[in-house]
Amino acid sequence: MYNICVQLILNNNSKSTDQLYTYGVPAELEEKVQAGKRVTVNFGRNRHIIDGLIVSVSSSWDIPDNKIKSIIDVIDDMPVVSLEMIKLISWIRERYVCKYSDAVKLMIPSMIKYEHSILISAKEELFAEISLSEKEQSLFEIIKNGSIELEKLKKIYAGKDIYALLDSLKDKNIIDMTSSEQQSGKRSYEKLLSLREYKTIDEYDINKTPSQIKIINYLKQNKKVNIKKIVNDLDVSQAVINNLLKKEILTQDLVLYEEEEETKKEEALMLNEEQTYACEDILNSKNNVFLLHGVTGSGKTEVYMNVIEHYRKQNKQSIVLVPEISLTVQTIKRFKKRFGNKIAVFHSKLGKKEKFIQWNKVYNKEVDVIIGARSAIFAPVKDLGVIIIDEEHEDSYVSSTTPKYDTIEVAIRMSVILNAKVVLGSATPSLNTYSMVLKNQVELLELNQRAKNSEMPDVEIIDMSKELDKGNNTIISEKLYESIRLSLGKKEQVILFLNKRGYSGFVSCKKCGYVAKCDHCDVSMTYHIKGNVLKCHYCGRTRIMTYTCPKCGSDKIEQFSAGTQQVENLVKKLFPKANTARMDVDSMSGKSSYENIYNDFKDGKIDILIGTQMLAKGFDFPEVTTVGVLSADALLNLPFYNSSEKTFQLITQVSGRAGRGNKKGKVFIQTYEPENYIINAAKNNDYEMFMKEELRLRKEFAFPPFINIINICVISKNEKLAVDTANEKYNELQIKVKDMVKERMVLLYRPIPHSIYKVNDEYRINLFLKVSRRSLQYVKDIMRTVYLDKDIENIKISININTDTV
DNA sequence: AGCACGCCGACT
DNA sequence: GTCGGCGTGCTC
Repeated sequence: MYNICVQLILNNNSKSTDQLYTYGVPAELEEKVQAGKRVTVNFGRNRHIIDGLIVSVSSSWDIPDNKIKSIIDVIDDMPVVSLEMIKLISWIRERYVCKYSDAVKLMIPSMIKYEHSILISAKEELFAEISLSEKEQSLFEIIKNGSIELEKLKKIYAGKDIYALLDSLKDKNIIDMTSSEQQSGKRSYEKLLSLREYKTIDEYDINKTPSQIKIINYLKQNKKVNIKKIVNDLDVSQAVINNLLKKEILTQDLVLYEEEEETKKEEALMLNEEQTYACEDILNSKNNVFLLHGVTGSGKTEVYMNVIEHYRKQNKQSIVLVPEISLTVQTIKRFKKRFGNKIAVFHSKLGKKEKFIQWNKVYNKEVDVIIGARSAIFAPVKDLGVIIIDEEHEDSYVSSTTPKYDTIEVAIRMSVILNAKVVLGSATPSLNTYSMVLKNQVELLELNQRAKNSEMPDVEIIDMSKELDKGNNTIISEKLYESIRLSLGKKEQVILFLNKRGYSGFVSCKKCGYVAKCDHCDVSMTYHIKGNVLKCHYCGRTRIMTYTCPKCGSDKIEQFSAGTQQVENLVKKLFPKANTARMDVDSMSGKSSYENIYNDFKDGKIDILIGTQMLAKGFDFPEVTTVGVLSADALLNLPFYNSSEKTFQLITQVSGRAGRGNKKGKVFIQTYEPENYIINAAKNNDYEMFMKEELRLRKEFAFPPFINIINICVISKNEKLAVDTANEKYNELQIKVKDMVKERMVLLYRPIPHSIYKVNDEYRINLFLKVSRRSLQYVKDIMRTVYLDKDIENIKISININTDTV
């Protein structure tokens, strides 16, 4: 009946349709079908119209002809996914135990995803001669008046049987159904504001409110400014600007976003011996994957840029991945200076439309370099030279949404499929990556010299238990205090670190032990001076601070220990003359706040900067000479198997902030465990020692990279349902892996409540398995049958392989 | 996801 | 008999 068929992945979110479906191609569409294009089809008994991605086109198939339906139309003129990426889709589905559709979503920007519609039109022929049923006739009456979109038709024609009717009308050859893509391809513009006339303030015929004056003065200094930037920088409302526009004091120009000012090109720096060697090796080695292990400031970026340049000359594109947090204007500028505007940038904050513009730039090969956070690895590159993953040890390279892919694994897979190179860069490589070096799967390249010959800072460990003996019960030790004082005296700068925001800072009653917890998330809430509220860090809900204990009624309720706000208050008290600023997620309200604080710090307007992990990256300033890690223990004692690794990485990163210029820096690590080997390894910047010891422990206690940890989380708003389902599935799983448990290839733990049991009113039950590398594939197949068999109402299941959060 | 099918108990 | 509620299974 058909000459050719297509195999499709349907765009349908159901577990039970997670397979390839074969559809017939009518003769008139044979020319148009191609793997990687999307098509619209009827699906199911109700002939629902959905779209699907063509995985392959073939002239033979194993489904009986009478079961095969025809595709309706081909959506795309050009494939949206390449053949190689189709291979990757299957690989991701297997590797991360997810659905085809989950993997497809990574590759296709949402912008072009749902922006097509079905257009229904009547054929011009003599339809009057064909006999129609009453219902068919009534539907046809609507269509006859001109072509109409399916969505609109559905609204007008309320009947349920619309699909069946359309189908039979189509069979009788009196209507046409085509899908039209509506890539609302409007380019986005930015509004640039400028003053119409330059006059003194008095000459303007306005009321001269403070906001108005601010804006006018600002625009006198900066000629044309983006409207959003003004709102952000000056903290004025858009209403003021609109008013000034109406009074014709300001004018606005609409400029295409892409017309950015041409950045001056900067020529490549001379590479030192190590850097030159690294570059040449990456380009000439028969290996495909490299670990560039270099201390902070050893010039890894120069190596990246040289490699990219090389591939650019071969007309190949390169992908540069950075952790979201360091995807700042500085990073982008640095690359722009080298590669001009032939760069596409993928942010997580990019709007749909903007993302689509970037996607198109890559697709049309208008750019040579793609910079972005982890998802940029799926950019539609045409000819890939190299994937660079900077700070490869960062957590943000593991996706937190399904599929929970590990960007490094995906990159390595892509290097095989596309024959591209992968360069992983870090000062503190993850143990996972390093173990691949030890197994000769990754080639190691070391950069040991600090590029500008600046010295490594002195690191001192401070025993905080001795501080208490000395009568100092604050979170700042005497030595740190003294160093801050000296640095300030020399007009140098200070950075103080506290771990996770509000790690401490919860509110509790000293009399009965009551702790203020979020009603929706089962975590303690933290006190925020601004607004005098308690805030939950998981769902963001707030509650007014109470001064009497809701449980026992006493007034002994107060906040516990120190959050960044409290440290800020303490520092302000200790150093009243210094300018102090705080940087954490809570103080970062506006989009450009990070930018503002960064610039103020760079310009020396801030003396002491207090913050969280955020500060560990990118804050490379020559005037920083004192760095304090206020409580190293809080991190070390988090209940994750990789807490040691994370602590080592953080302390090393933080220490790297000091002494970036000519002046020698001092770093203070405050801890109650001064003998701890992690802290000492970090102090001595001894990666080897840390790595060997940590790998030994991981092996002994059976943790990754020696085995795989699989984490399955059953989530539901209905607590009982979550518990019951988790137990049921556990029993099922237990039977299926019984033999493997006996052979000690699998360790199966009982389901336990997640360490944060409830988030956003959803209850979460965790289940862990430790699986030997050899049996991973087998166990994954079992998990698919147990957990991805079919959907269960009101239950979400999240599967995570090699999770960090045990 | 969305729906038909069919099994079972309840009721005109 | 037959209506409808819900569990099961299928959709190329």
